Amino acid sequence: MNECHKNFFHEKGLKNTPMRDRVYHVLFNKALTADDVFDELKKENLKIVFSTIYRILEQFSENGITDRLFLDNENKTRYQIKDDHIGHAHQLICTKCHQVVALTTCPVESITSEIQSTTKFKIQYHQLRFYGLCQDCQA
Amino acid sequence: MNECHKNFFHEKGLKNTPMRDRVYHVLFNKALTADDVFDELKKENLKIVFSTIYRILEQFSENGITDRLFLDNENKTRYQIKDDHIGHAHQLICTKCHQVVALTTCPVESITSEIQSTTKFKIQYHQLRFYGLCQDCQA
DNA sequence: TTGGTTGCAAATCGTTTGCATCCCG
DNA sequence: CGGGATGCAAACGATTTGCAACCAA
Repeated sequence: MNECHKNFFHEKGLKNTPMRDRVYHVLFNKALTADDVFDELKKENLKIVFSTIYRILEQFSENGITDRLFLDNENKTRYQIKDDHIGHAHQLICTKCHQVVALTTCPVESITSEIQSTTKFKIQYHQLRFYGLCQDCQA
Repeated sequence: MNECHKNFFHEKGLKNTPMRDRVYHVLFNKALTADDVFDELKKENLKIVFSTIYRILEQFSENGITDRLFLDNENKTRYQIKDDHIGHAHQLICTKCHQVVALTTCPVESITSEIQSTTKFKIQYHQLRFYGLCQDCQA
């Protein structure tokens, strides 16, 4: 867990409040819904309401601290800490606990231009997701 | 546009009603939201309500006639006619008009086992999406 | 001090459901 | 005729917003 998020906050003009701090921490390594975040903070006995959670998550997303993620057949938003190095276009998501692992391999770049010329689409970006069970959830 | 959907309907025990027929037709080739479908049917001067649209779209999805699609940063469901041959795990989506093209190439299978052994995840499935502008929307 | 942050309550949006009526088979 | 299909209105769950009190800088 990195501890430099307080700098992120400061850079973005966001005050360093306890709520923001906790929301940031519970999002580490997992793609959580607002509801999940609420439950996590409740476990820590924090007084928190949904509007605050949603506002924090929206600010995070606006400021590039988190990404929004919509999984198929789940009509609610998941949020995850953004990995600047990979941009989370390629990820491995546990279908049970929603742990997210960023992937470094991209077997896709190579066929992009081929698809472009075949389909006449002007490709802007792509997204590759693997879904499966993480080691813990296989048990 | 194929015209054999009336057989689909019959096979699935769905009655062949005008509403169902029109919903099926407006979904051709595009991933639309319930709202989009509503607008399209309104253009045809049909009397239609959202509950009917949602019920039809749900039946379509239950019966494998359509797939549900959730795009990131868009918190509503899109529906598209399912392409049985490819299962729509690999698609090309126009970010403007939401036309969807199924892809036949899959450069991903080959690295699945590698990812599996590196990450210890048991991979269940993957999803590959290219986003861009279709030829018409580039103008 | 002061503008950003939070709690609270109400509003909004996408979607679902109950019920009476309608119509395909 | 009978059961599925539709319209209408109300309910629902996720998310957003207005407003007053609050607190980090």
